[in-house]
Amino acid sequence: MSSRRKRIYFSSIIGPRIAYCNNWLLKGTSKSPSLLVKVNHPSCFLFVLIRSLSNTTENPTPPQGREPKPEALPKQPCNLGPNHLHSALISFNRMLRMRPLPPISQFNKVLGSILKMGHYVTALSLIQNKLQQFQGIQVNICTFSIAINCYCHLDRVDFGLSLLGTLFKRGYTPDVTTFTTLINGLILQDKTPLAVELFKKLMRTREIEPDVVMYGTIVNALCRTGNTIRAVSLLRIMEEGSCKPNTVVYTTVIDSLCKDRMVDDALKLFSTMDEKGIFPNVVTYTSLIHGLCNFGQWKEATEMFKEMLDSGIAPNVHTYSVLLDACTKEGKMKEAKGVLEVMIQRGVDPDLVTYSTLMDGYCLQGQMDEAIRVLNTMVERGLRPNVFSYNILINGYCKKMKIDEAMHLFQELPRRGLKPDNGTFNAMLWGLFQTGRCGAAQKLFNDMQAAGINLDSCTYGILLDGLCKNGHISEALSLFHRMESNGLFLDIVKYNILIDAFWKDKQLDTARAIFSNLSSKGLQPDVKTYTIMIQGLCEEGLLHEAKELFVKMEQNGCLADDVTYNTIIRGFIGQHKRYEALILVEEMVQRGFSADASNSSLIIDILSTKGQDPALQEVIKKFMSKDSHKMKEIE
DNA sequence: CTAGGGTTAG
Repeated sequence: MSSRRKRIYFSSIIGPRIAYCNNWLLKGTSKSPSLLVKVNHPSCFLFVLIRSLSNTTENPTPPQGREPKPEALPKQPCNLGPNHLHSALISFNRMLRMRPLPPISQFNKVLGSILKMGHYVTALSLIQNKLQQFQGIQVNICTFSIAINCYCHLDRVDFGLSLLGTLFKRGYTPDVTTFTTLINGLILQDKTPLAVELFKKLMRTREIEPDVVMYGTIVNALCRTGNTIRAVSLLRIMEEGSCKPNTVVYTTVIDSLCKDRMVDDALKLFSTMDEKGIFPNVVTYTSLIHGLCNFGQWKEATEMFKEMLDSGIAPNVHTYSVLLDACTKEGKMKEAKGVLEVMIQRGVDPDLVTYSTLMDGYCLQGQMDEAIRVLNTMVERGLRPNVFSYNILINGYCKKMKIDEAMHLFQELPRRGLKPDNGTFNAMLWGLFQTGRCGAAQKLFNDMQAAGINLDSCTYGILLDGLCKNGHISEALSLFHRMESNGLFLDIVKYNILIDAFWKDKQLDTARAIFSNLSSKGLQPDVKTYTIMIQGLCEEGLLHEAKELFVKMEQNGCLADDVTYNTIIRGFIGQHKRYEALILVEEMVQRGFSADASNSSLIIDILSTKGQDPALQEVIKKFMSKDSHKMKEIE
């Protein structure tokens, strides 16, 4: 199974996004920000701050009568990577020709920088071919550690381990760094149990005295496997012991707490750092800003950003990408572009992730032309889009039902040397099903299996939903039963799909029965389950029951979301209960949600009749003041 | 200054 990090990744890129417009059913349940906090909508705090950054720091108004100071602009071309490698290689080769030869430490320095640039194969080949074979230079344990690290980053931790054997045989003694490298390599390849075993063995035999980096690596292992609480315990143990945690260890735990939706605990730990005199760095701030943005806590995020700047810590490409992402998630594309401009102005080069984030934002807005434009900009700037970048676009096209364009990109992948992954196939499958091309979907699903692509929970959700939506309920059911007998992915999402399908198929009793039996399966209805039930009831004209369930869901601790409100409001309008509908509209707007497209026009219809009821007039006024542009539409 | 290892974004 994949690590927690990967799960979050997929659920955030493909899962919820696929569902965003048309298929809200499949949307992930627990990872989306709590809707309560959305009440303080204005994410503009951030944008104002970012804007002010560009105005005050980069373009100061020159004081009268003085020359504007020439700025020491660290503007760099963005594709320095290969050039850096080039110069590293030149100095390496120069060193090889020097007599006497420089000490091994000098070679290791250059190798280390090549490793940091990510040119693992190059570093390995330099060690093997240049140092050892021809020159007979005596490598040392640092060189071995570098080589092991290269193997780990190439997903060959097994080679790393055998290199450990080799160095033992040749009489070298691995040190704490060598072992930390290996432990981390195991973690990176989701072999955390092995990593922990190795760590424990080292502790038992007292071969190695662990240092803060080794502890930090283990803390990271715990965090990545969802054991954040245990990571916190280890942090506490370190605090008591002689090996005190440093900024990295704290940051690792803080980030993990944020990802586990425990932002408050993260903030508490953050303040502990202060008390202990451990300084947060750019990673610490970026993790916290990210966590706060994810939960719509714009004000707090802005304060954190300000605090970071006040401490003299410069935002880096990660920080800006987080801010840009926050803008796009709010649909504030102008501001997102603003972030991009500011970062470039301040000499921070946007990278693959930054541009992909921006592309994703445009896709979310349905502005595919803009998204493609970003792709081109990215290529012009020397960045090579990867499979994730393409997944974003394919997904964007599928959402717009432009399946031919999506298919075109899909077929483009191999030509660009890219291999479609789980996310690519899921996006395509969804698109094919939604455009009614079940045969093509079936074929693609076969291809997917033939290619050995991992089928995840999301894949099964797309299949179930696709079959149901295209009228193949019995096939969906047999798939469901196969999943049941294999014990696979039967979460609330899958039940939601079925319940919805049965309502749509007018099998009301079956839908109700599945709903009432959820708890016997150990499942809790989520906001979507309730909304599906409410929608079904509304469509059957059972408004009273729908309203009851609407009340009951919140009593059960499940808050209604924008879709729930829009669903029940549509139900009331459909039964000509205008007054009650508008009361709900008001409640919805107060909670920070707004009417969807179909409801907007219905509500405008009601308002344009300008009902005579004075109570209704009051409600209308409140609604109108929140949405002035809609008022214009009416007049 | 003092090689090599751990933390962040799509």
